[in-house]
Amino acid sequence: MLELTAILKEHQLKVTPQRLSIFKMLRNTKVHPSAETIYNSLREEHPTMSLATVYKTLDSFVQHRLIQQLNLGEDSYRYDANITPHLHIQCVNCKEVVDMPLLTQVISLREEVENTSGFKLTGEQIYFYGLCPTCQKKRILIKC
Amino acid sequence: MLELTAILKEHQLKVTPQRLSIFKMLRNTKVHPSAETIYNSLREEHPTMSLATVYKTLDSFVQHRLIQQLNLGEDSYRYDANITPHLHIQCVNCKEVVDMPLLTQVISLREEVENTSGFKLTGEQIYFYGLCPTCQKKRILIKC
DNA sequence: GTTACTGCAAAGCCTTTGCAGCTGA
DNA sequence: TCAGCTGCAAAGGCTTTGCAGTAAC
Repeated sequence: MLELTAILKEHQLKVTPQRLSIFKMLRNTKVHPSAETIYNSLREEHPTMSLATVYKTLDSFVQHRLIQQLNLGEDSYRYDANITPHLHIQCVNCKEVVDMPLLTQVISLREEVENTSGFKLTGEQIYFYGLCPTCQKKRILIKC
Repeated sequence: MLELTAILKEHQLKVTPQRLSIFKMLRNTKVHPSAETIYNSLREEHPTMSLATVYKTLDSFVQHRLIQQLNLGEDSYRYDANITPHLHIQCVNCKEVVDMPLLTQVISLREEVENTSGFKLTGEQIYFYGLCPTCQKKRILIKC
């Protein structure tokens, strides 16, 4: 908790209860929530907090590289406090998103992309889609 | 041109002038345009065509796997008639998007992700971001 | 003749913005 | 104190929807 405060201060961000709650919530979850989900899960703790504050806070955190924004092709963004290099896998059925560390293949892929394209790379977003183990057990048919 | 008609018919899609134009335009460009861009570039040819028709057509094509929708983290989607497996690289400065065939590293990455995660994978989206050769020559500073 | 598509307008939805008031440092 | 944050409401921007008319087959 104190650690979170220190991180925000390091980035010259004012430490407000709302920000701390959002930051703490994101660092303690693995579900990669949307702004709406974060807002709803914190309504009990902060009944007067507005959705706009959640958006502004998330945007501020993204700017300061404290969290990252995920674009999974859904209606809304998701947010992830894991900022170590990693890729995401989403279940096409239950929509769960799991992390996976960037494997050695990604490092060499990145190098080859850089060499072949001539781009000077600064980042990447890698998303895999499929059926998670749980949904496989439920024998759910993949529609596509 | 006849080929395009045949492809649409194969998919039980009615062949209308609007659809043919959109399909043709997408298959003859490398810029990965947005719906708005497609709409504007076809206004001269189809002055009465509405943006809603463009969206409906694109959605229909995506459903039938004739094109793919790209999510680059911009305000709007982009569309790509190249449906062979490939990854995308976007210039963080000029926003240009280029294709690159899926390299061998991706195949082995995919296998390892499948084995490690237990997911049964059905697809992936891989985006790299960086500075394209042209913008590098312009000595543009990367802000992030 | 059916079925499906087009075009227009309106609505939907996520996200951003403006601004007054408040609060953390 | 005072820059910066919060909260409310409204606006913005992309995309979807409803529906009547029209075109493809």
